[in-house]
Amino acid sequence: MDKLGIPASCIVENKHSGCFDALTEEEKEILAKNTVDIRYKKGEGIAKQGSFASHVIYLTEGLVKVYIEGRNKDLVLKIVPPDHFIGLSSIYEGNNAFIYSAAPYIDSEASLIDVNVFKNLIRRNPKFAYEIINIQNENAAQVYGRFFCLTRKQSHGLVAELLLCLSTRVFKADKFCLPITRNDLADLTGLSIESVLRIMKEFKEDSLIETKGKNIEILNMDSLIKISRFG
Amino acid sequence: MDKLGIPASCIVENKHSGCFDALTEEEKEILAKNTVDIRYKKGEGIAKQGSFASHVIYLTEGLVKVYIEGRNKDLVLKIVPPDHFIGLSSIYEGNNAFIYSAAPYIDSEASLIDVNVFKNLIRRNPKFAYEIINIQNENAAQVYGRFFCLTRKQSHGLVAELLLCLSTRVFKADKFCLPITRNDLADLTGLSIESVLRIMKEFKEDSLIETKGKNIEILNMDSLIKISRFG
DNA sequence: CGCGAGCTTGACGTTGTTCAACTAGAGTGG
DNA sequence: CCACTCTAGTTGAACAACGTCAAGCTCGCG
Repeated sequence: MDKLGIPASCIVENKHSGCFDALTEEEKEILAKNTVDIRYKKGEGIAKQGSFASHVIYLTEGLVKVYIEGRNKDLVLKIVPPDHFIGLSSIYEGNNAFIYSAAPYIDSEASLIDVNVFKNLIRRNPKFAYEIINIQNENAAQVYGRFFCLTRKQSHGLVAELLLCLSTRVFKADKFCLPITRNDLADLTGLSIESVLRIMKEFKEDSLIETKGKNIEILNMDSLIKISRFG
Repeated sequence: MDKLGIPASCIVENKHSGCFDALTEEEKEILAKNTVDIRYKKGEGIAKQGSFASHVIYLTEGLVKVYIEGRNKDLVLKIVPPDHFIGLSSIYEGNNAFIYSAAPYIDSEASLIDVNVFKNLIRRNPKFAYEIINIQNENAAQVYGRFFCLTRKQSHGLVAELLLCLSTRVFKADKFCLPITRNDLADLTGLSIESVLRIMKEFKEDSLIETKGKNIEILNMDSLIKISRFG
């Protein structure tokens, strides 16, 4: 949500790393002993919807999409940047399976923490548990915002918002080179590839953006913000 | 999610009341002392998006919708039955405001628990915190499922699913009398009133359901399940 | 009996998807 | 170095789905 309480469709920046400060030195050691770091290449899966969730996943490097697989088209729940949990839902007692899939957009690195060790840390350290609850709440707020956008905004607003999000939150530059395909872009907006392209073409014609292959430059941020808000 | 891992758009039945078992007698007393029970009439607001969230809300009676308010149309995040939390997001540190609104469909009763007392209970009783984490996870899974449905299913599937949900989960009967308007029905599916009505008319013509005013009867549950799955 | 809110239906317009064709660039083997 | 192919990107046209508008209907209530 921005200052006006208008939901945003994209990721938030708060890092999750702070929650580990609530752990004692001893607990940190337990955690470290039961953690493995894994590198993932683009195209590999990090988590697979329906499979046994034996670990809590914490992304240390890269960029990951978390999505629900459908018969035809996937639904991207969120983009996850470094220093964020991916698979906190693993600790849900009622269901030992991942409720979503996760895959890296670019080469990424993640820490896999044994789920039972993680659960025990929660059960013995209420401050840590409290931090986790906060992270879950933040996460919920974020997904609710995205839920709202994807169901209530029209295509122009969605595309404008995605471009803004990529610029201000993910790459933090007016000009950036996309590490993802147009197909991924379409997935992120919930639209078809063709619709996204058509709208980007219009934006180009109106001099709001400039694109050359994978390179995108935001020329008129104010107009894009207006479109994203009222589109 | 059902057994096949296919997301459902509607509420789950697990009650949240179990989490209070994790409290000691003393803690239960603290909780009771800092709780007030309030009755809400249809039309009154229980929580208002953006307003200060001073309480955690626990629904004891009735039926409530939790929704995000938009410029034109609201987005219903979930239907909440009795013995469920409504405003767990109140405990989110980063934001002392409700991120959604809540309003009763029918006359309802809720316990309002002081948010600071609730936070303290979490911080001193890790088992309780653990239960809360589980509830949040369950809630997330549920909203993700609804998110998926509303963005990926077509109108027929949505209406079929809503009817099934009302029948099997809310009213637990093949034949029930709706306490809500057609407008509310449309809101729940994310469609326009007219679209919902048109589809219900088709279902009637195909003898899948029978309607008379507010009374609805499911005649062919199997076909509705098929439609909800593939529509 | 008449009024009004909610319900119902049809006609029409908009939005976004699907299909199909075409283009550009990257990798491959001759 | 040049076809050849494969994939991603791009564009236009036809189409389907859904929303909007407008009109009429029904039922409860004064």
